[in-house]
Amino acid sequence: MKYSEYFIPTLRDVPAEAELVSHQLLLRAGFVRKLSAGVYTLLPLGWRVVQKIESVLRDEMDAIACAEMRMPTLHPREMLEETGRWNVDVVYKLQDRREAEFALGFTHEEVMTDIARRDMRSWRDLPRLLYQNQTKFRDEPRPRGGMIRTREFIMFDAYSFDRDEAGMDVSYQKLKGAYDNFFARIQLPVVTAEADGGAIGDLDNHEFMVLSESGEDTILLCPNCGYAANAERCTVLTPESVLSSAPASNGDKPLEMVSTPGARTIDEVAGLLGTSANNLVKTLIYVADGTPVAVLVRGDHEVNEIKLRRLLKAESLGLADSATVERITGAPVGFAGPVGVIGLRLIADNSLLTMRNFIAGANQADAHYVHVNLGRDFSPTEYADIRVAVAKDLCPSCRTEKLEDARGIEVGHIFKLGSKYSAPMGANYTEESGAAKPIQMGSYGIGITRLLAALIENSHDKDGIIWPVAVAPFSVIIVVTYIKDEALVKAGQELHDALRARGVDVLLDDRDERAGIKFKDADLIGIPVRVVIGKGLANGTVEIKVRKNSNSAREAPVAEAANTVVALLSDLS
RNA sequence: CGGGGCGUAGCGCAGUUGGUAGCGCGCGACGUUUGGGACGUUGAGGUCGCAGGUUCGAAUCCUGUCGCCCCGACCA
Repeated sequence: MKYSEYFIPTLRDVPAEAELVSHQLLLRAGFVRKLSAGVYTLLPLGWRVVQKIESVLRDEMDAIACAEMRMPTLHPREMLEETGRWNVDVVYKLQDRREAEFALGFTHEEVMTDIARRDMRSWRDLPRLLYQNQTKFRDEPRPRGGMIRTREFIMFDAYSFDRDEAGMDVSYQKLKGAYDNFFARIQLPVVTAEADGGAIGDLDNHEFMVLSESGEDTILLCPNCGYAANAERCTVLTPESVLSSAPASNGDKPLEMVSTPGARTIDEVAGLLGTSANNLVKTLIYVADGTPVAVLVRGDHEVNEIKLRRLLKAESLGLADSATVERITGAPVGFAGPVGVIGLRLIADNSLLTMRNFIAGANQADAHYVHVNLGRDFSPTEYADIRVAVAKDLCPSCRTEKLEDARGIEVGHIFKLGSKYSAPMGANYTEESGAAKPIQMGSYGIGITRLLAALIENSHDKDGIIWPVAVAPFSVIIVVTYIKDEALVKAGQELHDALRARGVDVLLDDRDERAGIKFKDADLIGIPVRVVIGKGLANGTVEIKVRKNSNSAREAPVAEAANTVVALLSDLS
């Protein structure tokens, strides 16, 4: 491919709209252009990277006999109503001329399950693995970070269909293995973290996370045993000794009310009383399925609403509005406390068990209690793990090391679905015994377009992108330094043809530009190997350089160049 | 949806007390240059997001509206 005939609109300046490095580089290097918030065109280079990613994935799917299909983007309302997902808030809805209603596909569980219920009727049809890789549409409340969270994106989605849970577990491991291979091949380090399945499924599920400061999620990692979990999912371990023993009471100071005018937040109260947040107890009033409940956590902790929802088995859960809070506590928001709250379920986080003489709201305006103690001043209805895990918490797996935290970009999420979709949609198969049983399913998604961003966040320098060979838009760029020198042009063309003949994706920079511009662009777009045809040619050599290695430039005989490059690419893969 | 910020040439930005719009880069032409984003000459390119209003006069002041970015909520 000749650069002069291709389309790579690079930018010199950083577009003002881009904050993330990946976003800046995707725009500057001419990989994507924005059409609207969260809606992007993939330019030729961006599309090539997507295709490279897909081809590695397809290869891994072939290896486990997972078959590709193409599925509709228009999903009829009736089908989504079968699983209660027509009214999911991110669904784009539209009507046809007969006023029939459709959703733009935001995921494909239902369409897949529909195929299964039609054509997987017998135990002889199972297990089966299928996938599709298409554009999905979600009306995201807030698209962000360039390609990190968009409203229209490419998602690679595999699905497994099994007779029973044991089969589902086998399929799950198969897909997980294939994805592990995939990430290894594209040289993207990922952490496999336990995750919350959200509404997709509450069985086993894992996220593939790329550790990055720009990630949207917090991951907790154990440096000892390798355990990893999304913070929203991570269990907080409380030692048995703490759980079983009653709070000690010697040293308790007398309960005392203090004036805290205007101090509504934890920080304000702590500041006013000259103490730190971990001596405070935060009292939050939630409404679960219409019933108010009080929740207590240490001042420096956050309530984990996922855990709370599970504990309460609640369909809907949210913080009470200020009117409700005032009605229940008799005080404005910010002064709620556990002392004196009656007739309300009072759930305390386990961490309160070790707290003594703490501070809490007094249920009246501008006042807090100090020296509050469990048992004496109030008793929670129950203790439970209801807070968000944080760094320095004990690893719930090996129970010895303290967890560390990191930010992560979720590039993949795999779920055991069980019969969550097959049961309501009637996707049953006939057992050998003649009994009808719901198919046990799994779903395995990888965000392709988000991978573009994650790969760049993970691999770039001040000059631009550094693509791994497996996903680079081109493996090699040949820079002809001066195109008015026919010998240089000829040598560049010959090397280009030789590499192409050997199956190498090669870009020949034959533009009528100064060498400096070509070097800058080559670095910016991140081609892994650069060959410069220039002043060395008089001595029969060309310069070969590896993008990720700034000191790697070396001269090689022009006759050997093709061989050298092919060998180099093999080393880099 | 709440909070904050920004909409002026393709990109990055300036524009004073309101007086009819400018800089850098990029783009076209010509010449000189040619291994890390060259230089000179010259040229093209903007209903100042949109709609009202105030005013003799609005990029500038007021109201509304649309769009974009960031933080939060949300994230099937």
